[in-house]
Amino acid sequence: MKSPSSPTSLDVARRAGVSRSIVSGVLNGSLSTMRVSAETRERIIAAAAELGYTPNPVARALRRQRSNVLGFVPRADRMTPYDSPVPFLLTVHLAQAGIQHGYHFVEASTESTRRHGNDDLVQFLQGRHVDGVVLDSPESAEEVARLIDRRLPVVQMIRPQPAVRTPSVMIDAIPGTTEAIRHLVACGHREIGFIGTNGHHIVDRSRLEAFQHVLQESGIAARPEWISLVENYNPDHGRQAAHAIFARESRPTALFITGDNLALGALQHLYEQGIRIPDELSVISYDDIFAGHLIPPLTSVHQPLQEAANRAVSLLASSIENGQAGVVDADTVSLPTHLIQRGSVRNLA
Amino acid sequence: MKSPSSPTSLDVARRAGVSRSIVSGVLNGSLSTMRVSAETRERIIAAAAELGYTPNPVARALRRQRSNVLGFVPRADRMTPYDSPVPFLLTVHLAQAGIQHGYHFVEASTESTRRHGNDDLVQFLQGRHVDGVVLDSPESAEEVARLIDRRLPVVQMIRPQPAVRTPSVMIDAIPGTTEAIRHLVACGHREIGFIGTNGHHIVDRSRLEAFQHVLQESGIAARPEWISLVENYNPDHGRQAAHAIFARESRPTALFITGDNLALGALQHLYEQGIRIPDELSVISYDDIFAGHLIPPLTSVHQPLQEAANRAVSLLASSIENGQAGVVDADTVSLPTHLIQRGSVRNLA
DNA sequence: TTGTACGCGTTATCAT
DNA sequence: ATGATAACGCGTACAA
Repeated sequence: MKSPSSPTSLDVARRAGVSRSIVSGVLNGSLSTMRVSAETRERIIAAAAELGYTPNPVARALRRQRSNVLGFVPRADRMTPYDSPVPFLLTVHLAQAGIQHGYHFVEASTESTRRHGNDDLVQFLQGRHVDGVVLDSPESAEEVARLIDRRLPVVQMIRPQPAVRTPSVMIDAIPGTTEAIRHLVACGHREIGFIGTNGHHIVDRSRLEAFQHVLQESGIAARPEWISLVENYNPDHGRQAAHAIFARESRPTALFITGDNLALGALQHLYEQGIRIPDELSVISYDDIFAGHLIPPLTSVHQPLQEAANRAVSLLASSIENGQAGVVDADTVSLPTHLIQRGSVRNLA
Repeated sequence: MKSPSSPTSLDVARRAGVSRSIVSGVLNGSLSTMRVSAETRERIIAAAAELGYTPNPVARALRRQRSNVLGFVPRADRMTPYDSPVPFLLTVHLAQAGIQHGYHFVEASTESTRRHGNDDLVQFLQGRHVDGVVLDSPESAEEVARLIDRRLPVVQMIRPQPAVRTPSVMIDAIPGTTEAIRHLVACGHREIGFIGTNGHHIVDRSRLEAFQHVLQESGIAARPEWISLVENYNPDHGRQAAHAIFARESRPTALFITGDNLALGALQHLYEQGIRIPDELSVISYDDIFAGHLIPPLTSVHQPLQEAANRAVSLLASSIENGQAGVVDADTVSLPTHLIQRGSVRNLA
């Protein structure tokens, strides 16, 4: 009794009374130089269906010289769903998008590479025989350049290194912030606070600048003591930032927070201080990852992370197929955000 | 100019002046019938290191007749990190554990299989040439049995089908609940509510029974109106359950909730009703996934999901290597929970 | 349409 | 005792 293992192309060929070559040709539609009589074609397709034949992806990968594995270089190590929701969800969405395109992801954080006894990122990825690499907000241009030198197709996400020309996927920073602040102004708020990060990347600066720009265009004087910039995106820093702003006498009536995890910490502080939302304070967050699950649910600027992941994988997939074509035209897409309203903003009018 | 693609075993062999066979033998330590002089062994290892040689995982997989891909059948479709945190995090942790063991996961939800034009789970998995399958709380014994019939190594998690003998990984339900309720009693609470599910699996019933058992052993009369069982684990049901309990005149002083997502919804309701925690009400949740990030942070029964995922992959890996040996002894592990205290319980003494 | 070679690592067999 | 040779796994591309 032989084990009922998966049928191979030979099984299909025998059943249809033809050779393996044609089975491959017919089932792949690669008929460029290969014409098959409609009759045998039917026979082959029927045989394949009856046997439940599926090409062995491993054999196919070997022949095509593609591992169908992509590398992913995360922004930071040790991501958790609540402390660092954006990088975390990005990896999850990338994995999903990858499967859709027939790819698996292998993570190349400094932690994971070390665990495999390899302290060099590029070596690690090359050793894994990846077909391409997605980088989330790479720290240095050199890091990206070294991958390109190895002829590896590369896509950058979120905060790309502009010095290196690669396809990249970003999410609008300015329009979303502008829309949010204008919404606050439209609701009658003129005393507005800002909690964000002092990151050095354009994206981080853009949000603060957009905030200040809207105040200016609305004839509102900026209040430096209501702007709190923290080192990292995490709940603890959000809590401290809220403390910094609300410890003093004069308080804003509205608050914009550039990240759900910052908002999470801020809300804990506000809760402890007994500051009710939206009665005493209106709040808008950025990300909209778990804004709807906070207490109370927050109005938030939604970032299309899943869409971004899909686009990144698509770009990478075509780079791989076109053999580096992607590097030449270096498509850069920037996806729009949307303001999701949940009643955490009070209309003063 | 040739592309600097990865070196193959042939490259190493040439550099060391030997044949490919020995390169393989030396680098794998498979010296059963093959002994090599210490000298040439050194030469081979040196050559491999100099070239930065890594065996092509695809070729290796083809030869070994292993895809290094595992199937995962999730408990439910459309998992999100906040609505259904346990199944969601389980998939994430499984993916991590898989990589550790050299495996990738492919998901076989009814949704994903349909998208690939295959409505049958088993066919889908077989078509993907998976080496084994992890099932999270399978709905029917028959579903599991069909996989075993196909000679596929299988591991069940969380809520296994006891009728099918497979290795399985569970997490204690009774001790954790018992510990939590006893903690409430020890803090002087005698009016304790319970929010859970009316699931048909033993695990679901166990928690309620453990709750009732502790009340009994403490000489506390059960109050049916303070027990609210819902259909599914999600924030909305948690909110409704809280409403059901707290809409009436007499209220408990403490509340046990068998899931962080139920607790999330419940807390939103309690917040809106102005019921302060822990001043007016003490709360303990089960899961401890984002209990620490709720407002206020909740004391919670921690479930070791990452550990469970690691164990599941380990069991599956050995099943695969031993060729079904796992089905025979059917190792079943049950992992302990831990009560994490965060100050959401008030001591009445 | 068919035969044949190839991609790459592994292992059983054969030769010193 | 050491090491080389050949065949295998499976799908695919190209010559015949």
